[in-house]
Amino acid sequence: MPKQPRKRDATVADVANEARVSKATAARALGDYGAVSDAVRSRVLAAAEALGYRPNELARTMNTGRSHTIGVIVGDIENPYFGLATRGISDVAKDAGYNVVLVNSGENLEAEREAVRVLLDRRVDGLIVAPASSLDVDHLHSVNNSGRSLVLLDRRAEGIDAVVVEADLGAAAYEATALLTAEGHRRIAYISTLDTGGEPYSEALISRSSSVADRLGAVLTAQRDAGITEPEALIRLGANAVRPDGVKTVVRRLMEQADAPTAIIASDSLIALGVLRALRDLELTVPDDVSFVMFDDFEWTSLMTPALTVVSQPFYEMGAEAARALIAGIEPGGAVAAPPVFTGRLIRRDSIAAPRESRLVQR
Amino acid sequence: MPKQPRKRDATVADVANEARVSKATAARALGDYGAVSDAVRSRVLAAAEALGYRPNELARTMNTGRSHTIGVIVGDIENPYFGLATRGISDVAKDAGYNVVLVNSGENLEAEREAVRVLLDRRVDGLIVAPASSLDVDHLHSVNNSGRSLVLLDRRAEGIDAVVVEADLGAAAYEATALLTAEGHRRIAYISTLDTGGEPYSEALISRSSSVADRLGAVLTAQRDAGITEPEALIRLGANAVRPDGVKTVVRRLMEQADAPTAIIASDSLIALGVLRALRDLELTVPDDVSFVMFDDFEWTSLMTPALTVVSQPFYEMGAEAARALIAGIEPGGAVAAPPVFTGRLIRRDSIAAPRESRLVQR
DNA sequence: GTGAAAGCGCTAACAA
DNA sequence: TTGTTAGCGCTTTCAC
Repeated sequence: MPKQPRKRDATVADVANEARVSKATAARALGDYGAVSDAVRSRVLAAAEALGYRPNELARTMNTGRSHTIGVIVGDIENPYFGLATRGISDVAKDAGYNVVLVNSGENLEAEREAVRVLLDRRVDGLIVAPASSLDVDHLHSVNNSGRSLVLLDRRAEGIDAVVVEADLGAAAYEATALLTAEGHRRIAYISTLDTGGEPYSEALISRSSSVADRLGAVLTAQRDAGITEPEALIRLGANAVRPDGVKTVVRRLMEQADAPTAIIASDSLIALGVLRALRDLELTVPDDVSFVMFDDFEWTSLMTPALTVVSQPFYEMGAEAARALIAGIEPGGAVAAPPVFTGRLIRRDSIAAPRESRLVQR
Repeated sequence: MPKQPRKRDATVADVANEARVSKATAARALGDYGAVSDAVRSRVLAAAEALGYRPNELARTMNTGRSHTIGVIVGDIENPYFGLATRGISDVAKDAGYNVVLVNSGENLEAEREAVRVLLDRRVDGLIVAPASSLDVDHLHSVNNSGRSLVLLDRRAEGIDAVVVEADLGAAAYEATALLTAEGHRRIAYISTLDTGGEPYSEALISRSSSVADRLGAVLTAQRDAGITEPEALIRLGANAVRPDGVKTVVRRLMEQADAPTAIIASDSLIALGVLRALRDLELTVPDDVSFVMFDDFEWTSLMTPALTVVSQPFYEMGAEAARALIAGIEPGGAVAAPPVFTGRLIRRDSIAAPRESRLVQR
């Protein structure tokens, strides 16, 4: 490990000395503000070059109050969803001269609160947050109160003054479910994250996360519209919190129960992977034994056998838009245009078929 | 967008006033250093609470010279490899009280240089870099010279004083290739990233990236050991830079040429996805028409049909270790233990078979 | 166009 | 234990 004595780096004062001008003048030339004669400017720049001067951005921030840094709080970078969104944020931020401080909340509310605190203390100019809860939002209010900009990604939050960048998945989710009911499915399971602390499904519960509530709402409506009576019975939330083995256990129990579902909807790609693994372990085939639909479209979903029917949303573009909106809110003349409305898109592939039982009947 | 007048937040001075002590005393109580009587401390804390005081970490950093921030420069967060490693870094950093500033270099050297500059200007305490090039490393020297700690992730760099956290993939890569030759494959293609600016393969070229050179070296050696004469002929670097369609085009050309390969090795998961897509488009089947091996193990690789044979490496743990090593180098008493040696692991699944031609012969 | 001086919010000597 | 006094490196009046 390099432990050079961390030599003091050159400061404006050093450059000023070297160039034989005052600190103020040197600073003006270096920071490219105020008025400096060409002669002096080039002298200062030369001196800076010679001394290997680099501005201390922290000191700069102290005076200007602008750090050119935006904080990003996501649930889980490991999830490709956030990976792509983060990439979108980074790209836009970099182009606009902003840095990104990334914090992983692990979808944990307390960690998220702490992250907000830390980032505000670090004097970020603004924050992009994918809030773990749509209801517990005091910490988001504190962002509002600090006078800094806030953009919410993927999920809304009750009573918070902020631009929200999200995709409307309702229509696509409805459509996807309708595909299932049209094939004759009457027992459709929906498996999702969202730590419920073990509580079973309830309206109040899911309203804690707007993104969960929205897609689930559409899925339920589509089933009711198809005359299915108690679609809630086959909802399984907090699947990855189940011990042991999370999703796999949930799927196994589901498929072994009396009225096993004939179709499964997975709320995101991580859940989907767990479901597919579980089905394989149970030697159940998609779509012959179980039909399957998932949210999120990644390259591998179309390469599976069968190719998977999915609801896609434009992660990268949503991240990029969040950054754009945030920066618009930060910069003085930033026009705060409403962000475009993103919508989910149903991509039909081959993971849906008529339920086995109905096929038997038909014969 | 919340545009509260960004009200001045409370400072140490305000708290001191409110608590009727000097600034220094208040600072001591707040910063939890020096000696303060219990009575005064609680008075100060109460005042701070009342005023909603939050320390300005920037000001703190200015004095102490420590920002409790580490910079991370990766090639591409979008790549799940880096996603997982970043998660490992974040987790360890957070536990140690450090923040992570993430910058995406896009595997572009100039962007990487700029990123180093920016992060040093921001006064990060240390840097974790996955260098785009193992040879162009002046900017990494500048990190050394700044006296700040540096850890290299995934790739070495010529003459740089830094801990390197990487996985030794040589043995597993050799083994994987041997699996292929043992089945009778004599024409094995290797497809990788690494922008070569269009130059064909050469030793000098690949030495620009240690991670590419290492795995490729093992693959070539295994082939030579099996008596294959010119294994270099089927190496395709910079695949994703090919226009249009990158990897897909490369694969198509490869499979349409006279002596088409009977097996393909993909250097990472992104390349792998491209290869698989291309093969499907060409209506070529794995492993009947082409055998397939890839680097990186993700859940979906085992769910494909056939399940894919892969060389895995422990991304998350490598990221975590990089953070540990870096922080050890930053902290005063930090013991700079050599990081553990990570190794790749061959996971045999079902994407390898005897080449079609030899099977024909056997009949 | 340039310089002197006062701060930004905090920590760190040094006295008292 | 507490207060006083300097800074950290920069920007920003305000004179000249």
